[in-house]
Amino acid sequence: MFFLFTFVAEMKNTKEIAVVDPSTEDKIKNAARAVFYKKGFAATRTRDIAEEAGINLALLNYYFRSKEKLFDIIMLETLQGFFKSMQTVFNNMETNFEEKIDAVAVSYIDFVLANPDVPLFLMSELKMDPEELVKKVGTKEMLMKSHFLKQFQQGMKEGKIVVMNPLHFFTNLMSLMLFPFIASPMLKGIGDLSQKQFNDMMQERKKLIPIWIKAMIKPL
Amino acid sequence: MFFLFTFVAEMKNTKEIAVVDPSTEDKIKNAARAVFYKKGFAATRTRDIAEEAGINLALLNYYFRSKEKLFDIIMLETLQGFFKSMQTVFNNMETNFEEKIDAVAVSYIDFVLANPDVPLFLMSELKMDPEELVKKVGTKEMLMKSHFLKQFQQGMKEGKIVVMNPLHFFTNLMSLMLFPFIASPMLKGIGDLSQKQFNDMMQERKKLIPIWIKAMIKPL
DNA sequence: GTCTATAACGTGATAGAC
DNA sequence: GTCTATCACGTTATAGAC
Repeated sequence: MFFLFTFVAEMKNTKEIAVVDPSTEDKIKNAARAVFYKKGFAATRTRDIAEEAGINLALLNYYFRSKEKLFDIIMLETLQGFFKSMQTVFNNMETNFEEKIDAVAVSYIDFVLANPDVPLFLMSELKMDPEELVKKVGTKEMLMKSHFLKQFQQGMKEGKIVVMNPLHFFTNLMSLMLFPFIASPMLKGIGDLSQKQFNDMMQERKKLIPIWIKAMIKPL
Repeated sequence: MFFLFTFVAEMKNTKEIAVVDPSTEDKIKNAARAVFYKKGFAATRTRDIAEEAGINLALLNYYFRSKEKLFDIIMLETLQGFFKSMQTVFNNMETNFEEKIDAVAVSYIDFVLANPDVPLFLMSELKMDPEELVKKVGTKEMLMKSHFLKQFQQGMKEGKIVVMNPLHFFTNLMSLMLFPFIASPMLKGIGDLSQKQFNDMMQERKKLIPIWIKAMIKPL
């Protein structure tokens, strides 16, 4: 009876406040996401997060116990979101292999355009702790069992795709999509690009990357 | 007279000690490089560097005034070294365009195999400070005036290379070479690779990347 | 040049009032 | 739940002996 009551109360709380005004807990999480993405774990001060959230420093510890616990939550959610759009595309049973390449370039670059700091953030922080997280999220299983991989292997068997290690192929796909965001300060410096010009370039890549990727795997 | 004396003394010092035993200053710089590369500026403690160098903490400030000054030196040298091997290949007047692609894949991947933490380190730290450094090192000028770029543009004019923005081309080349190192924790997790298996994959890419890059720029 | 000891400061975390 | 005040600690940097 008590359990039921608190459960309903929580539901109500979560739902209503999501529309009207974020709960303190969510304000802290949103602020933490922003600051961690921008500066990384080590360079982030809990005071930065509190200020960004518009709350008192003590509340951060009240809700999340420690900077590290808060970070772990952000990290896990980020990693899950990082592969979510890809997973959807890769397991769509209605599309063929080439359509999946077209689709992933669009949906994934759109995701990163909306979260441009996430790739570098993830790569930096994954290097720190022995990659328990990568396993926890189960990216490996997602990819190994994906419809996309089956179609890739089928294509190689039929001679429509040049024989190659799927890990090279996946690496190439990720490289062309993500590296520009990771290296954006360098690329902007080299190409004298404004933020808008950089974004326009990434829009172009939504069309170009599928063309390049298909050329790379063409037999002969 | 005094100047001459100190100059000669320094030369001797530098030369002899380089063979026998590094000077204290070099010991600190080498240690700083290693620790900064591994952990980044914010997570690095001057104590880590002192310990790694096998010297006393106070000596670090005696030689370099501050953690930040030491970092700036390492950063500048790293950025210069990062483009050095590329510059040599790109301005070799004896090789044609395709030979340059073959050569850069080998020499650049060899460089990164010897310095696997450098790409992620550079990208992370370049994001922090407004990219004065990128301009200072003059990468833009190096690339714009390179023989490699001229050959690329000539190839497009002659219809041997599909028409495309050189910045896309350069981005693709860097992506395929560097991203695997930046994402190595993720890739090792996904592919269940040991360090040796990962390195073997990168060795394969020395041959494969030129093939892929050439396929990407082929007309039609 | 190299060391020990310590100053000066910043940061994560908590106690306790409201 | 939220705040102010403060503690406890780690870190950079320096003073001063050798």
